[in-house]
Amino acid sequence: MNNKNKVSITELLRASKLSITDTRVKILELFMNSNGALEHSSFEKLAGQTFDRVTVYRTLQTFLDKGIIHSIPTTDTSIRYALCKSDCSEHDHHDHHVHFKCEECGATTCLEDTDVPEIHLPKGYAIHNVDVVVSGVCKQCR
Amino acid sequence: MNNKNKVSITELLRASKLSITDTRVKILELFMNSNGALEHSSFEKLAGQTFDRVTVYRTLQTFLDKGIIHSIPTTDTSIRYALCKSDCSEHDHHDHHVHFKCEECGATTCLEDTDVPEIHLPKGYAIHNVDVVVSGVCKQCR
DNA sequence: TATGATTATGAAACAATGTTGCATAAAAAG
DNA sequence: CTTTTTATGCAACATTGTTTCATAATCATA
Ligand SMILES: [Mn+2]
Ligand SMILES: [Mn+2]
Ligand SMILES: [Zn+2]
Ligand SMILES: [Zn+2]
Repeated sequence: MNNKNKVSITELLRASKLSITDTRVKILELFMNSNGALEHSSFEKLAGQTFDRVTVYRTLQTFLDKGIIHSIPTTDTSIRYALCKSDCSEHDHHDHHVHFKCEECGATTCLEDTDVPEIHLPKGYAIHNVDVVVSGVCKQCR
Repeated sequence: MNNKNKVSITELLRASKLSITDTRVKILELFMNSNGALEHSSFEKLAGQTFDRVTVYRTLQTFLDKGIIHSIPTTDTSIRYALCKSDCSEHDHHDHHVHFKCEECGATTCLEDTDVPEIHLPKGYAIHNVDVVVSGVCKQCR
């Protein structure tokens, strides 16, 4: 984690009107240093430091609310989270990209360059969000 | 539950080479009598009868393996399950339809008539499955 | 930069969800 | 009906998620 990122983390928190705390900075660092999406348990024991489970839950929820991270649906026990790259804001996410879950290595990644296609539903439905999760085998595992 | 369904449940289990037990029949009945997808906790206390949690977990896993039901990813705690309508089989699901989760009533439904669009990923990925979960407000809740 | 108001954290206690091993019960096969 | 095979229930445990409340850290401002 270089100094530039430290600064941008601080700015990110400030922009979301969140006070700057140890836990929040460390969790954001972990996100920024990670390729794929992270699950709750990844945060509990952080390099050298241990955060309380409750604090992690609350931090992730706060980040979700503020549009700093987005969640990725799964059929296993653990919800995954990833940084929002685009200009998401409180209660207004628009990370319209596809997610990929590798069945080999288990990693879940954001495919930022693959847009979610338009979905046409029968009349009567109001669409707020579309999640696309592709599973298969990733580049590295083939 | 009419007699015709009882018979078809029996046939369904037999076709999947599963022995016909109380729990399995009752859980399939619940699926057939339900509009939307069901979560694990729906099964634990079944009309008049209580099934052991472990048995329910094992039954759902068995049905998944055999291609009798499919799971629907969520970002909340509970995975949803729905009957496979088409000709799914062991380790070869192909329920290529879209799922809808209503933010008002919480119901998750299979939109059997809305196909999952083709997704084109960057080279190097092998696609095994595509899940599309749309959230918004359903017909009834608008 | 010290002070008070506000907000975040940690700890405990609890609730809900999911897993494993094993004895018994039920179903299928013969 | 008897034997073999499979499913179930129970206990014990592990993991995941929530609530409450006292304390600590952060923020605003004087
Ligand atoms: Mn993403
Ligand atoms: Mn479905
Ligand atoms: Zn992989
Ligand atoms: Zn609804």
